[in-house]
Amino acid sequence: VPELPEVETVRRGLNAFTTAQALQGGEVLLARTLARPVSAADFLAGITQSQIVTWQRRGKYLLARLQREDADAGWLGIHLRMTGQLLWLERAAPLHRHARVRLFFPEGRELRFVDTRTFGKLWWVPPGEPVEAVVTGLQGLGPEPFAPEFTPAYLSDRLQRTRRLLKTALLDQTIVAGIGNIYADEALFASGLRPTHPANTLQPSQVERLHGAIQQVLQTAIAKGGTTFSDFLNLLGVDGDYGDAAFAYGRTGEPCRVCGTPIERLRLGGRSSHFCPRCQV
DNA sequence: AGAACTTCCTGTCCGC
DNA sequence: TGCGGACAGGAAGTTC
Repeated sequence: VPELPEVETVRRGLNAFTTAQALQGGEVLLARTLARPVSAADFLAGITQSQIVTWQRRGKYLLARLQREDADAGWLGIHLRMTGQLLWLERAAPLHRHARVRLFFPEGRELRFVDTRTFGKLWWVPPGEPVEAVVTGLQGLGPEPFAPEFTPAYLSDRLQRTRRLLKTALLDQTIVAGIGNIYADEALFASGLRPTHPANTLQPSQVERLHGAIQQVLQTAIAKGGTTFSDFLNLLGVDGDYGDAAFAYGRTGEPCRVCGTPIERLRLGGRSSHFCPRCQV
């Protein structure tokens, strides 16, 4: 499940492989993968002959700035959602069963979007239009976890304003962008706070610990190429040491790595939460 | 306005 | 062995 560290890893791979070459065209194998424009012909016409200047990341969104003949050519946006993968391979590589969109590059190379559960989305934003006007999920996104404005004071202020549970607040992309179910559980474990703790009753020291834990957990995962917890594949199809690093996520019934107490699992708003009943208060 | 609930989707796993 | 149901879950849409 790609969250901020995995998306950041993909971004770095995309910058290494896909920039400064004119897109040759593509193929849309599943029409509803396109969020905007809806028409595959319009989407492909929009990106063809454009070069990717650079890939940016905002939360879990990937955004490629496009140029055609040194002029602004809009944006290509991608959200991997649950099971989306971007693979950099030879165009002749066997077509995966769940391949959804193919983008053709020079010298027989291809950026292939593969997505089992089909929740992933692609956007093409025409030049001159604000990217957030088309990729509407960017509107209202909270600060990046490593941005200067994501401070303990900011987090405290936002948490004070909601009566929801801490776990729910961490998954709210308008509070902080990029955290999903895995890193929410891990950050809560690292800060010693239960997912069910009411967001607006934290002590300042607890907010401070949570803020630090969010940054530490994400930074560690980025340093390991986003392969720390999930079965995520990077651009070259290399996966990681799944399960090795989790303290809470997916460890229901297994002994806590700190105190040995069995990890418990709860369902909160349709999402599973894992925590140590002894280490987390 | 804020919060909760529903929906989208398919592969895997588990119990009977 | 086969089958039904639970489960995985980000974000948009709907409802209260």
